[in-house]
Amino acid sequence: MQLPQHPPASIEELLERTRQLAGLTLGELADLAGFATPENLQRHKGWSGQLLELWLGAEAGSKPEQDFPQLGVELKTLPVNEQGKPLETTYVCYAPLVNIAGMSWEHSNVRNKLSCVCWLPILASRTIAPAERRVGSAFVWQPDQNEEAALRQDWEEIMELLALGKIESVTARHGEVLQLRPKAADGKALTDAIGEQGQRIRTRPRGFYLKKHFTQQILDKVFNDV
DNA sequence: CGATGATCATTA
DNA sequence: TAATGATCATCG
Repeated sequence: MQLPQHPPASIEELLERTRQLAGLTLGELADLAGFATPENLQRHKGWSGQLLELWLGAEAGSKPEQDFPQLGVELKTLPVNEQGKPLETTYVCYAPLVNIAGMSWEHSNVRNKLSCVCWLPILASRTIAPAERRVGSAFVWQPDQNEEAALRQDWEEIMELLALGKIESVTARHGEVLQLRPKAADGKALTDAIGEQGQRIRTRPRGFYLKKHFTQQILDKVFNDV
């Protein structure tokens, strides 16, 4: 098996690639790709995601776009435990904190990123070394009406608070399925935001994340026919 | 700095 | 023990 030389031309080709990876360990995939496998992920937090991007032919980089622009598909690896439950929240995208007055859900980066996602579960309990973590069965998901409505409601509520200058009072507890949390290299990273009096303030950058129970419901629907 | 890939680790 | 808030690596 070898690394793809080009992005998949269709969703079917993408899924075919994921089927060939299912059941293999990350260590095996790293060896085949000439990738070094870290002992732990403390200093390699993005390692598994980047390894799978490589194997599926996604473009590397930090562009605020989907991983497979020509397919309109976003790739998300999802760490799960032995019961198939998500171990972590899922990062969606950076949150805009200024110039957000005229933004709409329809044109939001969150909606764009989540309009079509290829979920790739990884059996990744912390007791399992990175090399032994195993790739599961991928599937392509698009939010149904209820899911989109829930995402939209959370997004609109959070964005309104940001627009009203209440960013410092928004915590990860806001939102049923989508939450806003810090997203930065460290506590010293600062960006512009709107303050209580409408003035410009400096604050820690934020990102949107999917709560675990939301991704768990997505998994339940496809694997347990719930 | 902003954005990607995320997981870590302290605390509630 | 789970979740929140913090952090790590890399790229342009």
